[in-house]
Amino acid sequence: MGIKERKEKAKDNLRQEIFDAASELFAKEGIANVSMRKIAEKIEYSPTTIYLYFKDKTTLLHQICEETFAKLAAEVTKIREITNDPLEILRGGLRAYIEFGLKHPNHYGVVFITPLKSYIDENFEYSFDNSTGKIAFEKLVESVITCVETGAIKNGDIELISQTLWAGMHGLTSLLIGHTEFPFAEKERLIESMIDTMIKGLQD
Amino acid sequence: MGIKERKEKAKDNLRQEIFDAASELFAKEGIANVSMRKIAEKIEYSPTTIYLYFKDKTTLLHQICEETFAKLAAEVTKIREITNDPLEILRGGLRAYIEFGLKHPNHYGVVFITPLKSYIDENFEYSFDNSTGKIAFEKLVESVITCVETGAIKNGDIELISQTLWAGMHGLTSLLIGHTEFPFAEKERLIESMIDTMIKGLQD
DNA sequence: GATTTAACTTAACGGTGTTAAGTATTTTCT
DNA sequence: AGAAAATACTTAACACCGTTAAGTTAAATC
Repeated sequence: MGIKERKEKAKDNLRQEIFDAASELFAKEGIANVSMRKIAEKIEYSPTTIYLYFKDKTTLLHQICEETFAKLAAEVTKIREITNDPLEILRGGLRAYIEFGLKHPNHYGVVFITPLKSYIDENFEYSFDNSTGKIAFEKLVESVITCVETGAIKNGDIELISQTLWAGMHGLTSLLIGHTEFPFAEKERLIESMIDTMIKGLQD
Repeated sequence: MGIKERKEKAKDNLRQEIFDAASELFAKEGIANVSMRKIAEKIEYSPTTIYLYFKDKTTLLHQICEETFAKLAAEVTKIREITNDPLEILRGGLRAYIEFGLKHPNHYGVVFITPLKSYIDENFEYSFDNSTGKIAFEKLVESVITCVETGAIKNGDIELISQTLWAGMHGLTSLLIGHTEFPFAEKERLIESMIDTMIKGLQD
């Protein structure tokens, strides 16, 4: 079945072409300035061809973001190669999360900011459960568990603590991405302040 | 000039009608499901009539939100009538902020979540300086100042502290609004956790 | 009574995501 | 080899969108 395989690979190639073109446009122009027609133009196929490979625009965008978030999960665990201190690992992960968002604002936006339920197609079922975003969140949970076990942060409901931490990081990230009109303090200081405040607040 | 005044009032009436219709639709259906044509249909005028009273859709939506945020500024200061304790006032304000967002998710979304620069018309200049959102933020700053002065929270850069607090509250609010698919802990506990964690983190 | 002004509408432009139907081209089967 | 079927893609269209230019009707002014 060598032929059939080659065929399927060729089919995958166009799929990948669409994916890459959309990803590039999307990261460069932002979701609002990317249309199916523009993607099609870039790859020099008709717009409807995209629908042979992706169900709709929302699905395409989310798949692009999923890929990017697999990288997030990798980033937030990188710190483990450098240190074994649970608190340092937690701090590093939180920082990596924010910096990732700032580095990929459009991708971050689609997965973590946009899904105001009312903004997206109501038929679109976005399941956090199967998302790479959840994997990244689980890395955070792991980190929190270790910190609690070693006494680096005080005992408490792991899920609650993790969600609180996430919310804090997300808040800063999304404000820095979305509200360039606000006279925020210097980025680095804000990140520092957020992480320090929350971790201190979670200690005895 | 009584006649002219009555005329202008009549003109204002239609403006108000548009405003109210849009506001209701918007709060009920969310920004994605409100079009100029739908607003027009509701008030039984042609779509273009709206443009005689509002520059464009973005402007209309933001004016609706501005109005709502004037109410936010009022809400976050209400607590001052009940207590004089600086920390209680701060806590109450933070809580009021979150609860306000949860109560008006679509309005909150447009002002604080949507403005991912790439999502809105790039010609639209949204100035935080002249917004009621800023007024609400200033209430927070005032609250922080009093807390620092009375030693309820530790000394530090007022702006930095305020922005950190805001980011934390915004993070929780926007996640709770936008990510109904995520298995969050019970709302009340999360709010409590967020406020407690951040305030504790800001104390000596 | 003619002219100007005001309030509103019709028609249209250029865009969007998406679907149904059509067209070649290639593969499969008899 | 030739008919049938599947594949890969395109054309044309639908139903929407925000917005603008031009047109209409009625009231106000002179």
